[in-house]
Amino acid sequence: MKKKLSNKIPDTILGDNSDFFERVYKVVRQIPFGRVTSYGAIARFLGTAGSAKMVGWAMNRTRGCKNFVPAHRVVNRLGILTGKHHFSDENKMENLLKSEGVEVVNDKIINLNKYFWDPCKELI
DNA sequence: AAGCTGACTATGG
DNA sequence: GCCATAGCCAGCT
Repeated sequence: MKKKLSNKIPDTILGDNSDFFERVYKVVRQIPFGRVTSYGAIARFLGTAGSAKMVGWAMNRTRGCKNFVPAHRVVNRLGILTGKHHFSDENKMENLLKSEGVEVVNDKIINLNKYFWDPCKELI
């Protein structure tokens, strides 16, 4: 059995767990190709507006998880790729976004409004 | 059990 | 528009 990232989240995490993180992942997986959202938007959608940081923390936990979570589509409210450092390669996040047609310059998404996907509005 | 931390945000100077 | 501060909440030590 592979080592789990924490003592709390089992390998089956994204399946039958009702943790805060699990809800985050569920939302993040809904982000369409070529669209992005922010930590705060996800937190707000989950009803815990103040725990935007936890959303980012949750992304951290997705590393090594077998379930794919498009963490690269989650940026901060300004469209800055604040989480790039947490990827295997620093440029991975930017490259992934670019490969999805998102304009990224200087670690920042241009025309964020054009790509922004708000779960509160789109995920009814 | 208590305190620290963080891939955030809002606000004020 | 940039820097400092404070609030936030859940996981981690």
